[in-house]
Amino acid sequence: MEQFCPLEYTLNFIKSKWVILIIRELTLGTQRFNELEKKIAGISQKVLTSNLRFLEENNLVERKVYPVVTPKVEYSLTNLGKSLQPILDQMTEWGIKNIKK
Amino acid sequence: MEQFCPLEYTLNFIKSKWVILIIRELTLGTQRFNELEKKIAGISQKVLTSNLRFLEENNLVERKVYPVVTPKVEYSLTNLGKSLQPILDQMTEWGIKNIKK
DNA sequence: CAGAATCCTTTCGGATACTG
DNA sequence: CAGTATCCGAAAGGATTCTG
Repeated sequence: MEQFCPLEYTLNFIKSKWVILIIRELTLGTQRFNELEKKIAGISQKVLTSNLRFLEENNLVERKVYPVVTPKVEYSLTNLGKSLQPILDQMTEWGIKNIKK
Repeated sequence: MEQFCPLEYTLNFIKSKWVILIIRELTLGTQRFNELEKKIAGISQKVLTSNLRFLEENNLVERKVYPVVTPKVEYSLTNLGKSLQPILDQMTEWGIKNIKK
């Protein structure tokens, strides 16, 4: 990912609707793949997977695989991932204030 | 634009790299189409136009046409547009802090 | 359960040419 | 100067099927 300025750099991590919904969901705590899929309305398995990979690659999310019979994989925010929350909060606040209709 | 929650609503306005660069440029003050085109490195005329239209439609930017011989059009942020600045500032701050290499 | 693989549509933006 | 019009390629994401 080539970035040109800090603003663009940050945007690259939060420009996707699904990414921010995943991050927001994970601020509630560690969750399994399955839980995320159920809670994030409308997300497909493929999109969830690829976005989680992206977040993992960029150290925003940690993936923990449990070597048990039925697969169990847990996702949680890293400290870096958690540090995005003020931005999401501010975006939410702006949205509440300015949403029309 | 159908939105589902405030977070997504806000994201719709800032998810584009070009949109945030335009807004940031306009925080410096009213500017002409031509100036924006020169200052925002790499933006094409088409993209600049369409993004300005988008911003205008959503009341984030005001377009002022002067009826003179050589066309003169000025763009400026509305109060709503200006109200996005804290979010962009926070994104910039996060980028400065976490940008790698 | 947690995915991988494949196919397909939509959207964004780059390139280029033209105009009142 | 400030656009419009057209063509085109890349990338995101939806739907579906299959698997260790």
